[in-house]
This record gives sequence, structure tokens and C-alpha cells, in this order.
Amino acid sequence: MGVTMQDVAEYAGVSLKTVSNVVRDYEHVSAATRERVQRAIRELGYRPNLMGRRLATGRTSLLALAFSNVTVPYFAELSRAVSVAAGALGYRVLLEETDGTLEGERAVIANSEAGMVDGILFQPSVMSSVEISRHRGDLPIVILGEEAAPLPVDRVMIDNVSAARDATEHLLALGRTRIGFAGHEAGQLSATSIQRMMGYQQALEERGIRPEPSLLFPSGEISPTGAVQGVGRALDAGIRVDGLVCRDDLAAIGALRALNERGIRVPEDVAVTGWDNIEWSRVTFPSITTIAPDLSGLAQRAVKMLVERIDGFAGVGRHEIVDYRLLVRESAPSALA
Amino acid sequence: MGVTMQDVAEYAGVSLKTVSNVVRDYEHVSAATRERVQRAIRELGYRPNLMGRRLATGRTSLLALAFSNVTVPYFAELSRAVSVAAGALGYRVLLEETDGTLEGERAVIANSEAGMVDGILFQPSVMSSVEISRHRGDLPIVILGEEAAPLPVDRVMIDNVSAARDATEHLLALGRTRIGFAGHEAGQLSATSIQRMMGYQQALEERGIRPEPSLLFPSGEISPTGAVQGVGRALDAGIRVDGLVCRDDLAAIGALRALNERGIRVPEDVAVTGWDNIEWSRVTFPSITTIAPDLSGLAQRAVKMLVERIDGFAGVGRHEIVDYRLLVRESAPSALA
DNA sequence: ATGAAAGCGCTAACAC
DNA sequence: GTGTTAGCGCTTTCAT
Repeated sequence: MGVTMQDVAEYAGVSLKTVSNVVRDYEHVSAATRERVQRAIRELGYRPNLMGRRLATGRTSLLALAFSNVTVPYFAELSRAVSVAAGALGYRVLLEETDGTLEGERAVIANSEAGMVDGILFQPSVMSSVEISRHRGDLPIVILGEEAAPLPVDRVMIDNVSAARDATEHLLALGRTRIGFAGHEAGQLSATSIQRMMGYQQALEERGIRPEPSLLFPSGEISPTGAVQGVGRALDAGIRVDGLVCRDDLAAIGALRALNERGIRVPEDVAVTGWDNIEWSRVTFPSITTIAPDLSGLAQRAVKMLVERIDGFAGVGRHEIVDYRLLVRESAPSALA
Repeated sequence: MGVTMQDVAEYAGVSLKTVSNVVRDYEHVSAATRERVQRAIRELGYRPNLMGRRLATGRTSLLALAFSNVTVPYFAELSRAVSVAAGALGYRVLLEETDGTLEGERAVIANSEAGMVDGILFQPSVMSSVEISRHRGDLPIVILGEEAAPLPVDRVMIDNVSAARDATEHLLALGRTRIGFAGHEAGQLSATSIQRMMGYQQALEERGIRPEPSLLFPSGEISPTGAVQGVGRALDAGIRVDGLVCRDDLAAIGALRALNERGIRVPEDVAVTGWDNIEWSRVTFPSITTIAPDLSGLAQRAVKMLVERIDGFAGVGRHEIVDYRLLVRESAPSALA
């Protein structure tokens, strides 16, 4: 089929090994030989065959990035950040969608066929730490986010409690006192929701405000639509707030719609904060004040740790915290116009 | 390192070939042997090594899907549809982002390393048909979308002219007469923009309305923000419309914001249509009336054609058209409330 | 139905 | 600095 390294070697009148050396940029090759080989490569249109190399080295230069679903804007943006970070270290990224189901996550972790990727960046949704920590030991793994946190495994996240406190304090500083929390799961809470809710609660209590359970507006489904309904239902029941901390930007967008539908003004009547700083949060009307995690920092740390594992590092699990900022926009400005 | 097929063979007391037969579900294996081999596989924890198989077969079971950027919602949704369609045929999908640049697209087409993927689904942004048709003949390719259309290459798209006409006619049926077009490129128009604009123009002319160039609102950049500015500028210049056909949902979202900012009501004052039916278009306020391409149909056809090429089909380029629907929502309802 | 042997295209000791 | 020689783990004729 294609031109092989052997063909190039014969054409250039050198050995296989020399061609291999040239292709892999090995330094100890005389300039003349290198030039000759390169001409042969050009003239024959030779392209190295990935599979041969991979079989020989046992490396694929591929990293898996596993999360529920690329159509979730945060994950799409994460995926870009990771691709860039991985590219800088010579790796490419293979997306694995789990659909947020246990089976999906198990399939990813089980990794039934060996050698597809060199390692995996995994943002779990439902799988327990215990189960994750029992994954096949031969596949290096780094956990993204705050869900399951097996101690022996590397992990990168932002400080969710602290960020939620910042968002809540921002609303308090605006003079809001009846502040709700929206967008968490109606049933079993995710670790993400729990931590953000804890930060929300802490900020309120520090100001002497007792958090009211009636101001928690869960979403039937974690999506903008879920929040439209969750927040809408509460509003229709006559519950009133003057501030709303949303679990994520998608929930904030849903909340915005629910409020708009009922003629409630944002931020005048209700100030709203989101979380993730997805592109979309900049273009809503009003634009959304949000927690902006340092995505590229997160991606870089995660990829770096994973590559270290791939390269043989076998130390104890490292848990890294990356930065975030509160991005003040129209839905909860610094001071009301 | 890992357990090899040879290990399984020895453990089960059969030959390598027999194990291979069992692993690949070859039919002519006695039930007893098969059972024995499967037990060996289970007890040894054997997992087939992809690389060995790939080197031997020359197949990777990987398809590349190339487009500008996953954070564009349409592409994220396309990517899901393609993953599903490919999975049904035993393939996995590797995303290739081109950033919408010529270099990015060239890198994808050049495919400098052989054997990474078996074929490629490519949605070009800037590359010309001529250049695409000169791509390496040994990599099967299917083009997505309406940009470049080299005759010898398979392609799947929707009928953009007809869909744009439908959207425009919908606004006309609402009694709108000063209908603008928004969100196309300020400089060089993409084929996408051209076709959609042609459909818009045709619909107007069929109703005896002469399209006015002043009602074309280009975006500096193809993004919601670009449309916020493009539409905003026109409105500030005093230009008024009662309907707006947007090149895509992102532009419609930007237009919505530009109109909202100026207190112009949608749909009462201006009815708006989008394009793509991205998830987001359902949750804006008002939600967006949009052209909904049959994404899964598109993905299925595209993957099917690509796999046929991979399996050796060498006929002339096939150009397939898939369905779309006009989804009527709040931004341009059927009849005004 | 099963086994033996020859590669697939490349890398990596180890010589020279 | 360059060549020789083994594999990497699997599939695939071809025998049996």
C-alpha cells in the first residue's frame, strides 16, 4: 500500500535504522546522510505509519478526556483547553462521552481494549470514589472536578466552597438579603451542588442570615430548561427573592428566562450569579455575573500530572486547586445603575 | 507488561490462532474450545491490544471529524450525532479542530502521519474545493456542509436556499415587510451565507419586495457578540425592520440582545428567525424560531458514505441532501398573541 | 476445527 | 555515525 521505511532506506542507500533516526530527529546523524534521507522521504512521499510506531513503543500519544457530554458548554470549553494543553506536550485528545451514566463511566474506566490511549482525564458524574480507585492500575488517570475523590488518584479542581461564598457575598454587598440558591439536583445532590451550596450557606450565616430551605430551587433536570421550571414553580408559588446564586451558568440562563417571563427585572428586582463563565453567559440579556474558573490553568495542571504518571511517576495522589475569579457583569453588577 | 494472546493460548492449551478466532468471534470454533479459551481470558484478565490488531489489519476503526471549533454549539451537537452514527457502525470518532484557518484545514487534510484514522468527515470553512479535491487519495473523505464542493468527493448538506426561503416566507406570512438579514461575514462571504441570503432574497422577490442592501446587517465576527454589534450599529443608525432572518442561531441570539438593549420588542416589533436549532435557541427569552436540520440523518448518511469509501467504494462523488424543518417558537410565532 | 509460520511497519539494544 | 537483529501483539494464508 503505502511507502514504507524500508523503501526509503533502500532508495537512499542507507539502513532502516538510519531512516528511523532521521524521522525521529535523533541528533547523531551526519548532515549529509540526513539530507539524503530527507530527499528520499520527500521524493517517495513517505509518511510514517503510526501503528507501527505505536506497537513498537507501546505509546499512542493519545489522551482520553471523559465527561458526560460535549454539548454541555462547559465541557466543550474544557475540551478545547485540554486539547491545547495536551498538544503542547505532544499529545492528542480523544473525547469519551459517558452520558453521565454509571455504565458510560464504567465503560470508560474499564477500558476494555488495551492501548487505545496512554492515559485518561476523567470528570466523573456519578461514579463513586471507591469504584474509581479500583480502576485498572495500568491506565494512568487524573480526576477533574469535585465529584469523587479517591485519595490515591491525582485530581484538579477549584475551591467550590470559597467561590460560592464569593458569589453570595457579592449579592450581599449589593444589599440583597433574601438570596436563593437554584439549579441543584432535585434528588441525590452531586458533590458539586453540595459544595456550592455550602459556600452559599456559609456566606449567609456569616452575615447573620439564616438560610431558608424554601429558598432552595432545585431543577428537575440539570439544564436550562430544568431551571426554567424549577425557578418558575417557586415564583408561581409566591416565593420571592432579591438574589439568586445559581449552581451554574445554564441554571442562571434558565432562571433568567423564568424571571423574564414573569416580568421580574434582573438585576433590579433579582440579582443573579452563574458559574463557569461559558461563552453564552456573556451574551444573554442581561449578561451573567459568574464564577470563572481558570480553565487553561486547570487543563495544563491536569495534563501535566497525567503525563507525569504516564512517564512513570508513582507517588501518592496529588490534589491540586486552581484559581477562579468572580466576573461581574450585568445580572449582578457592582453597584446598581 | 500486559497479558498477551500468547499467554492465553498457553494457559488454555491451544494455539495462538484459536485464541484469535475466539476473540474475533470467528464462527468455526467448537463450543468446548471457545469456552476453555474464554475462561482463560477471564482468569488471566486478558484484553486485546489495539495496536497489534491495527498493525496487522491496517484499520484503526477511528474516524476523524474535522471542523473549526467544538465550542460552536452546532459543532458540539454535530459531534454527538456523528459519534452515535459512527458507533453504530463500529467506529469511534476523533475530533480535529481547525480553528477555521487555512493552516488548520490543511493540517487535517494533509494527514501527515499515516494510519491515525480510517477516514475523515470534514466541514471546511475556508479551504477551496480545488485544494480539497487534491487531498491525499488514500484517505477516504466526506464533506459536510455547503462550503467547498469538489465534484469527485462525497458530500452531505441541507438545501440552504430553500430553508432560507421558508424562514423568510414565515416572516412574510406574519405580515412583516421590512425584513432584514443578519449575521453574515462583513468581508468575504462564506458559501453558507451566500446560499442563505439567496433564499432570503428569492422569498422577498416572489412577494414583489425589492431586497434593500441597507437591510443587510453583517457581523464583524461570526459570533453572538459580532451580531450584537452588527445589528446594534444598524439600529443606532436609525435603520428599522419588522423582521430579521439570521444566518444562524448565534446571530439570532446576538440580534435578540441588540434589540432588547434598545427596548425593541421581539416578536411584537421585530420577528426573528435563527438557524441550526441549537439547544440554546430553546431557552432564550423569547425562544428562537429556527431552521432545524436533521442532524442525525445527516450524520448517518455521512458516516455511511464514508464507511463505504473505506470499504473500497470508488464511484463518483455523491452529493446528498438531508431534511430540515422550520421550528416555530416565540421569536416568530405562527400568529401573534 | 485447529496449528505453524510469516508478516504488518516501526523502534531499540547492541554491535561495529 | 550507522548497520544488524530482534521483537512489539496481532491477523492471516496455508497446512493438517
